[in-house]
Amino acid sequence: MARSGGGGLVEGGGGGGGGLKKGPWTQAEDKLLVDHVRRHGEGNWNAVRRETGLQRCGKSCRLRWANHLRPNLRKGPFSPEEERQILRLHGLIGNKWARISSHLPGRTDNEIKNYWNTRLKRRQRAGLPLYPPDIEREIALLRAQNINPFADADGSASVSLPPPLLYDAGNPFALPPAVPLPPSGSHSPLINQSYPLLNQMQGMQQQVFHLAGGHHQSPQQQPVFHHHQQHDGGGGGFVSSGLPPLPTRAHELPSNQFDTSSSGSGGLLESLLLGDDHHLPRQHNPTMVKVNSMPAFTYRDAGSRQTVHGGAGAGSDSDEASHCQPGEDIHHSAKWNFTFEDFKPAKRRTPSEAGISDMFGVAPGSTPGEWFSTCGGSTAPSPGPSSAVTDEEFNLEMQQFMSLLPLSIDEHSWNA
DNA sequence: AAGCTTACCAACCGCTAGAAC
DNA sequence: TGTTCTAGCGGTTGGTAAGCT
Repeated sequence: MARSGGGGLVEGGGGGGGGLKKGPWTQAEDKLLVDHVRRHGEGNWNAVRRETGLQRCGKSCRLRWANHLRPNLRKGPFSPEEERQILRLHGLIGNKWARISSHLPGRTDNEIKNYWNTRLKRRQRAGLPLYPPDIEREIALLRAQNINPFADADGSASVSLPPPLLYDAGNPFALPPAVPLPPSGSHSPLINQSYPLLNQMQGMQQQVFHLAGGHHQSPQQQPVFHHHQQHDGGGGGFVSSGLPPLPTRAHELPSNQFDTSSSGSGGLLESLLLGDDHHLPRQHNPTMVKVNSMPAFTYRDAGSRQTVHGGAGAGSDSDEASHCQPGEDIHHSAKWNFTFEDFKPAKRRTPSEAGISDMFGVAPGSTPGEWFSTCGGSTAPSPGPSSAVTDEEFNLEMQQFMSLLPLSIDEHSWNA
């Protein structure tokens, strides 16, 4: 691929180029593009060239804007929590980078893709599993039931589910107000009628328990996948560390071209895999099985050997943890040594980054903020997707499901 | 210090889906 | 209904800085 070394490369025609410049963007080009978007809003990218004289194709403009010039971008290294979310979502939906990025505000699909590819390469070379055990368990549960979390039971249409769960811009880990709990041990008829997914998950729970012996099992007896050998799942680049390939559905999940403003994006299970506590009650319910939305996790930076704690359940105690030695997994012959290795600060920034920041007065790494409104508010911040499902109802559903998930021994060893 | 390797990341390409005509 | 245009996605490439020998 021919690329300019900085002086700029001009595409000599061919695929409709017509003297279009390629290669790295200059600050002047960025400013032209930013000014254009300020005036006209996003979209109509091919008009940028006509109206600004910018010698870039619309495609390139869109990409530059999306990946670098948007003011609410979040730059810098991924936080442990972000990494965790990437793992969960990738484990669930594979290389759907745009989909994954929709759950990481301020992060671009390109960024996540680059991160994953780097990680993938590194771990494959090292012969290490890609996912932590608890995430593998979650994925295994879904696969055991062949659940498509984005489709109805008949697989024909999307389930109306709550919107994707976003960070609070000010406090990414803030919890929403607590919600009342349902009567213990009861499943609201409303839920069972209104939430086909919950019904699916209840069925899943039954099968899991059946596999485990028909009743709640000790962690040692719970079904998990046993081999964590590196292999390529072979399904569209989806690589699993040891799970069987996701069964192919007659209807493939839609690509990432879904309407994020509708209630259909982001499903309940997707939220679950995000380890999202936003829809879990904070009140203590003694009747519930002691399972956090996600287990606390502990990992070490391979370089610094510094232990980091995180996850929705960070800080939670785990009595069983002491039963396992750190790094030991009863279900696996090999010792776990799964670390977020090479978690390093960004080593460099693009030369134009300072300039970009100056354009908006926003420092890279700042939390996502509101974008300016343009052109009659076409790009004004959305008030957020609406859903026929209320938060309270969703809370109940989440709560019901989480109470059904058995706690795997993997988590104990992982947390240890 | 120089050369090599690795990791990171910006940007391009091909393809697809939906909208507009 | 068929064609064209536009936007967006995922895969890939290649430049560059950092680390290593």
